[in-house]
Amino acid sequence: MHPADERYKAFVGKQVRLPLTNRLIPVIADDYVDPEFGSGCVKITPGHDFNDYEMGKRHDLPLINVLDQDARIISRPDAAVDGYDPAQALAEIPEALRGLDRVDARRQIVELLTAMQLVERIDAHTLQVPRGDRSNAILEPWLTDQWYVKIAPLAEPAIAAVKDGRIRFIPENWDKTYYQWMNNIQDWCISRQLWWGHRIPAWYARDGQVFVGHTEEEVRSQNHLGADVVLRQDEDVLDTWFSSALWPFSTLGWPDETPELRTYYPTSVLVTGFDIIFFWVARMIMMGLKFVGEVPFREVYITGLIRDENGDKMSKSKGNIIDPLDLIDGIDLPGLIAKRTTGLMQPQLKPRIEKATKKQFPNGIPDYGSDSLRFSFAALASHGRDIRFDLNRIEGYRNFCNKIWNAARYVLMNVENHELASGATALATPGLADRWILSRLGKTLEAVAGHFASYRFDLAARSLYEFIWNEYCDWYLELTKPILQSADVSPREQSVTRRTLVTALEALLRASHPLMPYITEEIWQRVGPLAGVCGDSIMTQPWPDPASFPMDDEAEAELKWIQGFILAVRQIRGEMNISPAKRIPVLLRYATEHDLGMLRTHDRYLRELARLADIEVLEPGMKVPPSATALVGELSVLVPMAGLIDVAAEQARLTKNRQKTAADLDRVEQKLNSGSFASNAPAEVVAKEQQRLEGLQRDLAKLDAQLQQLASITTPP
RNA sequence: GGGUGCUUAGCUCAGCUGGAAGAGCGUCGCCCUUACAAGGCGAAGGUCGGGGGUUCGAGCCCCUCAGCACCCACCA
Repeated sequence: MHPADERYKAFVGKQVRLPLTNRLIPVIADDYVDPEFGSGCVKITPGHDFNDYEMGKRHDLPLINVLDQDARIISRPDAAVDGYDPAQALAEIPEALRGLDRVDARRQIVELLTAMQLVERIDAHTLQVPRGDRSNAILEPWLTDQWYVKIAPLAEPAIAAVKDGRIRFIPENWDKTYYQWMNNIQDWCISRQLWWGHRIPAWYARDGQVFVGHTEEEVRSQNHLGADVVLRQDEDVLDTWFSSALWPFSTLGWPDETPELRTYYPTSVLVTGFDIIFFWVARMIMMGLKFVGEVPFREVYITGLIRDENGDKMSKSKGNIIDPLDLIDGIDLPGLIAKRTTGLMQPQLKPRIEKATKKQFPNGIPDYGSDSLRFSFAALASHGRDIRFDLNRIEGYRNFCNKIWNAARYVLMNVENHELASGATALATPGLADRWILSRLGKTLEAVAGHFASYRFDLAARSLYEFIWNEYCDWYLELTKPILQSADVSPREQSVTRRTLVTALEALLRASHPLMPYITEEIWQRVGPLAGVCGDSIMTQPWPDPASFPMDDEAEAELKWIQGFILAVRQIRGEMNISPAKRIPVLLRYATEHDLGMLRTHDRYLRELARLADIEVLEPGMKVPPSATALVGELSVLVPMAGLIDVAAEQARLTKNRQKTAADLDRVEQKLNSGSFASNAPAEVVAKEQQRLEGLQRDLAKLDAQLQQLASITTPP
């Protein structure tokens, strides 16, 4: 009863006789009892309930066991009873109950009590009972003797090792999880009633004495036990994590001071999931510090957990697993269902799993290949986040593999059996596109190297993906076409381009190899020799050195101009639905000296990549025919409308552009005029905004002029 | 109850020390242009969960509310 409960205060300290067993039990008062619930009194069983156990300890009550190993009422005296005579405990149990399963026994007890007219009433009450995760069976608390490790002396140095940086978690904030666990750690129960595992090295004599040692022989000799003393080794095995905690050094010959131990302990990095931080990582740290006197590893890289499409942890019993092999080789729907529903711990879940699987993978899973899968996992491995499984991402990276394959085909087609400049020649006399791609390559490699170093595999994958697809394939390969496919380009210039093609590809293969080992190896076997890089396998080649690709800001700026020009024409083409195949003329207005220089030098690129017929530079004052317009810096690129462009469509397009420009201009103006911005922000930021303002004003003026011209066509004077 | 995260385009997610909102997929146009239709070119689509604050300036920093997820403890 609750100590403050006036109704029963008088009974505290007295004894009551328990029906059925006739045992006298004390009436105790404890805060734990809820006086509002039921009668406000509760009969406790310290031997069979966690809270009652704690209460029993507070009040020094005996722990009486009435269940056997199979959760039946005992039918023989049980050894595992503390503070109460087992024989008496058995004797007090009515014979009708002995040997009954506890469920049957409960029913029987109600009957017996009812027959004795001791049941006042029975109320329905919902309570949560603990169940086994796998079997779903109801769990009954049961007192047993177990082995424990006193953990505080081990935990303290392990906390310090992370605090002072001898061990670093990546991402860093997992150390909070680690501290949270370590600071609240409780003594560790290490004995398990399983068949598999290291058997606990404890031997019992008949009289219950316990001996601990490496082997029975050692125990006997150390304790001077003769052959006549019968020893029985503990049946229990060590907790898996206890054994696993020894792994970093027990695999290296410990407890001997072996060369292997000295060489390979500690190791540099441990890669694992966050759910293993408590179970394994913390325990390896504790054990390593205890037995070797040094941390087992320097860095702990925590990966995200791969969850299913609903964000649930994948598990066999839930039937939502995906075997990585099935993403690589593919699997049909029946095969997938069979995999998910055989050997279930709870077979009744089968229909539900089957239905969900059919819905999610109506056609099974296609064969994406191992590189796609590996690259996907790298790309998805952003820090501090679990990965929700998404087939579409894998498909996207499968396409990326395909892209690389096709790009390599193009390179091989153009390089094999063609004249190829030496690397030195190419470096001495590169074309603009060559200079540009090598500069971009160098910067990309530098970025990727940095991402690898900081374990940002997602950013590394992204940088490679973007460079290979958006720069190497979309621009560089296209830029080589006008060079390689024109009869009027010198063989020397062509051979330099070929050299750059193959040099860049070869470096990209090595750079990508850690994330997509198979396809890079396959291509490299042919490309490596062409690039003059020899070896049996890309695996043994060094990762490319960013410094071997010279930065070239001038080339990057020039190419940016070319891209701007081409994009401007493409935009008009795209929005006006002009076929990409059709060559169109363009007129240029407001060209600066710089623009004119670019036009002269890069005429070939512009003409081919923008699919132009003629490029005509309009002198100031020349009459401008009705045209669609795009702005490239100060330059206006005009596509004459005759037969190509609808005036109304172009008006709509320009109006939209104008609105956007005007809105941007408004915002920048407001910012600059606010006063506090100009006085408080760094000068460079202000200058940048000022520059932007001028650009927007210029664009706006041109758009207005163009709109005016269009208006004069539609509404004749 | 204690702790840790998350909330950005229709979907899955990036966004590094605060300085003009990004990718992939999907959607809508135009294209089988001799590396690639598993593709090319173009486009649409977001008050960055709500509210407040700090700052010249906030997706990012602080407070608060809401929702979601996970871990630990508890669950007579």
